[in-house]
Amino acid sequence: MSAPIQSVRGMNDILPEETPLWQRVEEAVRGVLAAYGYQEIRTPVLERTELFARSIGAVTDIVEKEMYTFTDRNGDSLSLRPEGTAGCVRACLQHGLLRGQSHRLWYQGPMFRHERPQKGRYRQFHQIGVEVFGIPGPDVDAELILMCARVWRTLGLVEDLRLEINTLGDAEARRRHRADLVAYFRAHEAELDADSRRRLETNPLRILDSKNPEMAEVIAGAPSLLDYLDAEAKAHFEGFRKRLDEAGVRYTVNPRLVRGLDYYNRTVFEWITDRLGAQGTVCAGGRYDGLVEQLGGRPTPAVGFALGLERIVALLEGERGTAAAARAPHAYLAAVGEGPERAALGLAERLRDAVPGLRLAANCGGGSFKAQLKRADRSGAAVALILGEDELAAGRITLKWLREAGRGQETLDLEAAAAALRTLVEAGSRPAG
RNA sequence: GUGAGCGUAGCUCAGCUGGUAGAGCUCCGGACUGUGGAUCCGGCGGUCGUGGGUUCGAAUCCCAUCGCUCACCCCA
Repeated sequence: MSAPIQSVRGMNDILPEETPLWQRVEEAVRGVLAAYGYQEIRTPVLERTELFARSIGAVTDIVEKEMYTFTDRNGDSLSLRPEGTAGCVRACLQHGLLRGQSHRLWYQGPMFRHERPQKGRYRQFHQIGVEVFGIPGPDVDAELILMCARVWRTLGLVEDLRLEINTLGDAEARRRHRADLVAYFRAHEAELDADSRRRLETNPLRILDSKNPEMAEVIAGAPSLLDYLDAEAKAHFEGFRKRLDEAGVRYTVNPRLVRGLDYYNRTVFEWITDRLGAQGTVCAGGRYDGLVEQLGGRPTPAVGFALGLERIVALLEGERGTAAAARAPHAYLAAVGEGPERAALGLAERLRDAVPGLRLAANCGGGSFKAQLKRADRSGAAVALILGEDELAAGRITLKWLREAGRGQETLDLEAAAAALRTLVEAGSRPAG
């Protein structure tokens, strides 16, 4: 045997024991999005490199050193998408969705960044993103927050997450603030650490976010963007906050909250957890009113967010078992003996026809009676259906309860067995609690 | 890109200062010719990440390399 081929670094397999949790998260989010009238859009994972350079910002780390970029056979420079917004905007422009209409969209899928993998950060990771186009007011910004909050409630994550918000103002305010900020830090350059001195050139706003406690004092004295906001941006932020207050959403204003991507303006927000080590941001987004125009469209207000599925799944890791149990088959059909084995698949089909929603795993590959019951047990099924020579001859089936002590087993005709399974399926599909 | 820790069976790990590998779980079978989840017995399964060095002898010590993990950076 030659050496087995390994997966590519930072690209993870999500194994069967893990997928039920993913499905629970994905279904929770999809359900909430539907409840707010959002529509799904699907775009390619591969785009022209230029799209990301023009949207994310050519000098950001993402574009400079984290994209999977290659030249295809035509000589075009293509990149695996490092985030979803750019492709979403591109698709909307290309198909004329933004001609005076508003759209509330969402998408889901893998994103790719060539970073050093660590907890909560992988080279292929998965996001569910939401983008709203054509609505300028702070009401949509607040709606996005409420939507997130509903997702957290659905998943039982309310206690684990806190909301931080900020406003980045508009382009003009940001430019003036940035100039003053750089001047301030240049005057205090001796107090900056090496990272921040570098950021002075690349992304000075990031200095405000430094984790180095020795820098706390310099940062505290830095000019605050809030002092640069014009009346409109201020009103927008106030409107956003009032709506959150009225909805009873708890948040803190973090004036140092900035974004890694250049296209954001005004409202920005992050949902943060302390339970995941260094990668605490589980969901983040904000307004990006300038991006559509920047990509060649008409000026179109826009706001959105993305949530990191790996991180949310990690928060729910303790519920892996219950998520798996919810997906386990209702029943496992054991068939022992030559005749029963031949009849089993047909019987399973009839039961699936007769009982909508039934999850029935039929034993394949033979095995002793004991072995088949063991598999039934391992499958997580609530009942084992037993088809032996006796049952086959009598046209009946034995239904053995595997999880309820004292319920034992009963041999029924197919009608009665189907009725029992129907009851089981209905009990399982009732919302919990 | 930088730093630290760790690589022994499919999984979780033991293996003391070097004497050429072990447990639990899983899987298969048996005790129990048609009854799982408990117990006991047996079986399958490893060139100790890889390559080199030191040594009579290396899973153990040294070097290199690859991989994983966490942190920095960056970010969802």
